[in-house]
Amino acid sequence: MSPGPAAEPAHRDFIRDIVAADVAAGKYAKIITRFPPEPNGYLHIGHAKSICLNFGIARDFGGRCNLRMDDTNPTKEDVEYVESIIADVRWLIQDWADDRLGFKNRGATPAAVLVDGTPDFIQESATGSPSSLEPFFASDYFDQLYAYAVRLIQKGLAYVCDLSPEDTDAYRGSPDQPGRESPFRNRSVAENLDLFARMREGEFPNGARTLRAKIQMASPNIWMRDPVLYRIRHAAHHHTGDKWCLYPMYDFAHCLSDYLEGITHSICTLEFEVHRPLYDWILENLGLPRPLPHQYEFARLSLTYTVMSKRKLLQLVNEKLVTGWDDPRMPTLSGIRRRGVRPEALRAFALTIGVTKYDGLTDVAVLEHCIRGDLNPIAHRRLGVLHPLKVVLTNLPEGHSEFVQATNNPEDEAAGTRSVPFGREIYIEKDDFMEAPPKGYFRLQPGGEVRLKYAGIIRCTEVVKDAAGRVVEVRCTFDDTSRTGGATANRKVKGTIHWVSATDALDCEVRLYDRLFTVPEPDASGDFKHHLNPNSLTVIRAKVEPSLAQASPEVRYQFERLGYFTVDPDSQPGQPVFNRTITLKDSWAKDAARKS
RNA sequence: UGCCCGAUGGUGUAACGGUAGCACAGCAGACUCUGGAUCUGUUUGUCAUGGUUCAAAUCCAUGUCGGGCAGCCA
Repeated sequence: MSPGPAAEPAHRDFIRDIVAADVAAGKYAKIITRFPPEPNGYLHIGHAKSICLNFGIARDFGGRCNLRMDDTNPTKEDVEYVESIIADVRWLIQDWADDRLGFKNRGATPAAVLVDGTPDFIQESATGSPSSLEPFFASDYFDQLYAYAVRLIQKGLAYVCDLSPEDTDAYRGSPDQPGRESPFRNRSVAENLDLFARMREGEFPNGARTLRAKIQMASPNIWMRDPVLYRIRHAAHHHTGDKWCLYPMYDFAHCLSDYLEGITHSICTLEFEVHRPLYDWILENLGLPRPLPHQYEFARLSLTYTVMSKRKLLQLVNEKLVTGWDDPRMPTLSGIRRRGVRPEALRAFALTIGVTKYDGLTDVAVLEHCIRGDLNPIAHRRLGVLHPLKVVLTNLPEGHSEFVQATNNPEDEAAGTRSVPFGREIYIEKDDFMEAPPKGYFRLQPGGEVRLKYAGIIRCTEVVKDAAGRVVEVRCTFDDTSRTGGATANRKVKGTIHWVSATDALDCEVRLYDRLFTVPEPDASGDFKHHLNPNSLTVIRAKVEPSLAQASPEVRYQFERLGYFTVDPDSQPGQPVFNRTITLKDSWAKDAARKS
């Protein structure tokens, strides 16, 4: 097996162990996985786990991972979703597994081939310019799927059933009650062939007939009780248009799509475990000449303080409880991206949580840790004041103005330094001054000293209040010899705070995001919307250092002592809007919250 | 009273018959021109009961608890 290109440690999990064993046994010429979303919603962080697994395996074993739209239900799907899915997948695997992404030529469909004298179909992948490529679509296989269905009928293994949807349900029985055979189960092959063809021609209305596999109505596995393979749906499809009014079900389409693409390991979530016997039954009974894919299941991701189901996310969007699928509070990949998280953080997260069959609940703190860990070494530091309090340095001359040197990133010396304007009037964070602080408060207080980061030490000499008794200004003296590099620069002062020059500061909008829900398991019981966090978004006007006027999208900054911020697409030239990706850890605030 | 799957500290995960480890969270401390970062220390665990074995988290049996399965959804 070939090691991946990046210097990340090789990770093992039970599925990779299976793949490794298959590679060692020489079972397949090449390992091919697939990521098969249905285009009926946006991808979320749960999908990211699956993408990282499937592309990670392709990467670890020198194989490929096909992106495939599992689009067999035209009534729920849309091209908007197809496009967002492609963009999200590309973003997540960028600079990591791009070379493993399996695409096909635009418009290509499976080719007819002869394998050891047996006629068969195969869907080739392709490489080339992005504009000539597209993902795989299960709907591109409808002709071949139809041919396979005919073969099943000819073998006496499938039949057209006239039972209504309600009767089909009733005949299926229940988990502890065997089903009954459909009265249409023993139609002749000729009649089945004729009826199936007429279903395709559109002779029958929705729900009138289905094609069913002839397996075993008494099976303890409900999915083996003559499952429906095809249903009539007079509906236009986002990818095939009006060509079909007969659409295959997931169970029939999925295993065969895997086979057509030469998938070796078909990895899905736990709820499909009971479908595996059917997956195998269809492939085995078709007498297919090439190696068959195999299905493996792992536990989907659940995160605290998060809802993950597409239905609930769609509800948040439709009911305008968020601004859209890409609202930075959403667990969607587009939301997470807009929030300022990098794909590197998501990949690190996927590695950290692992892959098992245990259906657990991952603490969102793990994700937050990965986000901070990713941003800390790369984010340039900037000074910004979210809740400004004016400070006048009384011993500096009126109109005094100078520049101080600030370190761009203490974690990365190569990031260099920049000049930051400093003057007689500055803003500091409201929280960084307390008139009557509790014990253990390190920051500015009457008569006390604090260091202004990169500038020098100040001492509070006077507190100015308005008529209501609120502190509106603080007056201090500046210790000139304590400047960075000065004679008393290393004098010990408990606190160091950030600040911004009042005359030079850029006024801008900052969006402070917090968790969308207030409880660890919003959908544990009752209506998850009751647990929405009313403070998940706070929009403020902030004062930031002037260099940020040129902040470009896709760049992440750390506002010192506050958190990580990124430029939102809503920004205008010279008027950036910042999204707070995540706060810095703040042991003082945590301690204070614990004591109150 | 059906079938399938699972169970290791608070959470997630490793140990593949041979010293129960890692990460997050927590706690305590060191350091610090970010109460950030970093570093150090530390509390807490093999679902239960039997069996096999020199040796069991691991294999077997039974039980308990949890999850999934009765769409013409995926």
